[in-house]
Parts: sequence; structure tokens; C-alpha cells
Amino acid sequence: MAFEGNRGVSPAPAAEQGRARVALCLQLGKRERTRLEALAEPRRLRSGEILCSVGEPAEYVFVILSGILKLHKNLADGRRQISRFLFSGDYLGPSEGELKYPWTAQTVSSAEAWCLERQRFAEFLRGSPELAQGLLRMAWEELESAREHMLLLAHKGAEEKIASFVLWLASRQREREDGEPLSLPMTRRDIAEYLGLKTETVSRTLRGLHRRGVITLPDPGHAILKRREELELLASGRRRARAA
Amino acid sequence: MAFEGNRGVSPAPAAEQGRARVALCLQLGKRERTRLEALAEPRRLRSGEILCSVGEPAEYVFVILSGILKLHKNLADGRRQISRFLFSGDYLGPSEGELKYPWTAQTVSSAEAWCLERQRFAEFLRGSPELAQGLLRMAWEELESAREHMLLLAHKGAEEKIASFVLWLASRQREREDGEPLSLPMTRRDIAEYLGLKTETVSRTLRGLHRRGVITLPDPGHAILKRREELELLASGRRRARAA
DNA sequence: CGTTGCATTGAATTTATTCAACCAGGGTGG
DNA sequence: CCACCCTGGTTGAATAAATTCAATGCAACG
Repeated sequence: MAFEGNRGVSPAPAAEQGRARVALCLQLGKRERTRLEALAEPRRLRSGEILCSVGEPAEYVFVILSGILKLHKNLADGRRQISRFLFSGDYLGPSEGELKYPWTAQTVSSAEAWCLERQRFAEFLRGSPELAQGLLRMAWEELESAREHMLLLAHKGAEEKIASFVLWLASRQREREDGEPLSLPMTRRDIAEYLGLKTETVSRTLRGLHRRGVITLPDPGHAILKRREELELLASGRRRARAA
Repeated sequence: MAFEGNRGVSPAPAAEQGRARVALCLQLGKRERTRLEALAEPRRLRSGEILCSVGEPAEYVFVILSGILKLHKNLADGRRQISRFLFSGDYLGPSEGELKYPWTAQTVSSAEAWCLERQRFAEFLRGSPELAQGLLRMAWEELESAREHMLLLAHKGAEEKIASFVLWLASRQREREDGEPLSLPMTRRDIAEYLGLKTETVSRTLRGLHRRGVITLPDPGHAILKRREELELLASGRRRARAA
């Protein structure tokens, strides 16, 4: 079961990937951070483990320290939507007044998180305008990404979606140059559920790009960007699918 | 041009529709509210008017007092996505650090809004934990709706989308009983851009429901729910399209 | 009274999905 | 140690769903 490493996720060192967006810790001064940390029960999660499930009583809120999680919702039948991936520095918690978690959070790779008792966190929050400001800023930014993602889900074609996704992943892996392999830590199914496609379509589209020399797929967990401009063209929909 | 009334939007009395979600004003005490109001430049908007446009320098934030606005983003070509509709009580502002508006806000019906100079609002916000709390709560709730909407956009079929949409509208018009007409204040195009469909598909699907007696469409701006249970079945995808 | 924007309808087409089969690798248990 | 059985990924052919293209009606507007 322990499915690990073959996706090139190094064993989740904290801050493995530079983040463009603001991380929670960065929103706090050292004092505040320490005070908050005192409330936290740290938790290590193995690959595929569930942090919290939709419908469960919402007793904790979370801060991701390392690794990648997926946040998903289900429809009555099997259909599932990953609404976002969580990275280190991200905050995760239900909105005030929600009694149950409205989503499931599950690791993609192994991960670490702080679990904070909700009541106590809320109390801390009341006493810390600094934290409130930080969370507000993060929430607004996330809202913007969510809107961007809606645009993708609603109006982009499969190839546009995949191209956008690959570029997004690339933009999150800073230290990496375009020649070296980009890690695709999630399965085809995860990608499909994030982009609103089927796994077969993801696979086909990815291989299509490979065949045309836009990217290379040394193994299912890695991609190499061969022609970034082409990928950007495809992502923006300014170019339709094209032979090599 | 002044396109009005034939969509059954009464001339936008404030608080025309009960809101399930928390409105900004409700988040503030009377004192705070008055202090905030002092910063506001009220603005009346006619139907179709633009409150702010994507790319414009973001000098104001807004609070909707009455009416309905649509918030949309564009893709390079004409494709457009309405990421949400704004109602009275909603707050609208770019995330901290954004220099330009990342969306366009345009009225669906006539509307009224407070325009608040961004600097001054930010200052006020720093001094009002009460407001920060309120905005945070609203942002988190909106995030949840956004995630719900992603699920719809990515995985629901046309009929499911339309059914969900009609029910959502119905749930927002409280005083109304199921026999009486439900107002559809937005055009087919707006609906299409909100649900990730084409106007033709919206029209066809709506008419399909009409033909099968699930709803009635006395005029393009109104619908009457004839068989709510059926509609709910369709919205949840537990039932595929079916003859009368 | 011609023009314009919205809504509607039909027919052809496109795109991604569905269904089905197959391969590779890792783990398990005989 | 090896056969077997997972899961994840890939590929092909048939299908279904919504889109595209095209045309029409209708109302308000100037």
C-alpha cells in the first residue's frame, strides 16, 4: 500500500517548494507564532491518509506544514471534485457556524500538519487582529484562485486545461529550470478530478503533448517542459491542437 | 437601452430578498456601521452599468446595498465566466496587494452600492476587529459556495446545472411560494456564462423542463415551479432526463 | 420602419466520455 | 520463488452530450 517516492516527491521536507502566495506563518510575528504553536497538536500523515472527512463533526482546524493535500467534495454518485490542492503554509478550516466539515482533505504525498482545536483557535483569533488580517488576506487570495479555476473548469478544453495545469505546477516549483523534470505528485485521477476531466482524457492529452514534443514524460510522475511557449499558447487557448 | 422591468425586478428596494448568508451590515454594530457609512460614497447604478472593470486601477472597494450584480472574468477570446452574482449586503473588493481589479462587476438590474476608498477602508479595517471578523466569515462562506460551484461546473450535466440554478434562485426568493412566478432577473447569456453552458443550451434545457411540465415559463424573465421534487431529483443527478 | 439584442429552434459537428482491453510494477501468499 | 492480483496508466472504438452554425420571431428603440 505505502505508495511513495516513485512520484519523485522527496520525503516532504518543510518548505520544499517556494510559494508565491502568502503562507500563514509569514502573517504572524515570532511571538504570535509561538503562542499559536502552543495550541497545536502536530500530526504526521502518510501518503493517502485522510486528515478530515466531509460530514465529520468539525472539531479542528489545520495548518499545513509540509507535503501536499487534496481537498475534495463528492456528488451523490461517485463523481468527485478536487477544489484545490493544499501546500505548506496553507490554512484549512470550516467557516464559522459550520458544524461539520464540508469537504475531505487527504494527502497526496506524505505530509505534516498542525491540528488546532476549533474553539481554542477561534478564541486565539479573537485576540489576534494580526492573525485575522492574515487569514482574511489568504481567504481573498484563495477566492481569486477559485474564480480563476472556475473559468478553467467552465470554458477551457481538455488540452487547455492540461497545459494550464502543467504550467501552474511548474510555477510552484521554483528552483527547477525548464530542462529538468517537473514533479507530478498526484495521480491521473487526481488531475482529472481537479480539472473536471476523466482519467483517460488526462492520460491521452498528456501523451498527446508528449507525442508532439511539447513535453516529455519520463515516467508517470514526471514531466519535462520542452517547449514552454507552445504550452503557454495552448494554455491560453490561442492555439488549437496541432501536429508536431 | 434602459432595459428594465420586463424581467420582473421590482425597482430594487433595498433588502428585497432575504439572504441566508450573512450580510456585511449585520456584522457590524450600529456605531461601527455609522462610522463606516461616513467613508462611503453612495452610488446608484442603472441596469447594465459597470461598477468596476478588470484591469482598472483598484481604488475602491464596494458594498452592495440593493440590486444584483454579476462578477465576471474574460478569456483571451470572447469566452467569459460569471463567477458569482452579488446581492445586497455583499462586500466586493480586491485582495490586498492587487493593484488592479481582477474582475468586472456589472449590474443585472439597477442597483445601489457604497464605494469606499481603498486606503481609507483598509485603515478602518485595521481599527475594527469586528469588521475583520465579519469579512473573514463572509470570505470563508463565499469560498465554500465557490467550491460547490466548481463541483457543478466540472461534473454536472446541462439539465442538472439548470435545475440546480433554478432551485438556488428559488431559495433566494423567500417570501415567494412555489406556485407563484420566480423571477429570473438575468439573461440567458448570463445564466450560460454562470453555468458554463451556451445560451442555446440554456434555452433548450429550460424549455425542455417546461415541455415536461416541471416548470412553466410565462415569459423569459419568469419561471413557475410546478414539480419541485422532480426538479430536485434532476438537480442532484439522481434522475436522468425523462419524458413527461 | 429599419435596426438591434434576446430568445428560440433545428441540423450538423465536435469533443470528451464510456466501455473495454491491456500492460507494468509492487505486494501478497502459497 | 513464483503465480496472482491489485492499482495506476495507457490505448482504441463506439457513443453521447453539448456546441456550432444557421435561421427565425419578437420587442423595444431610435
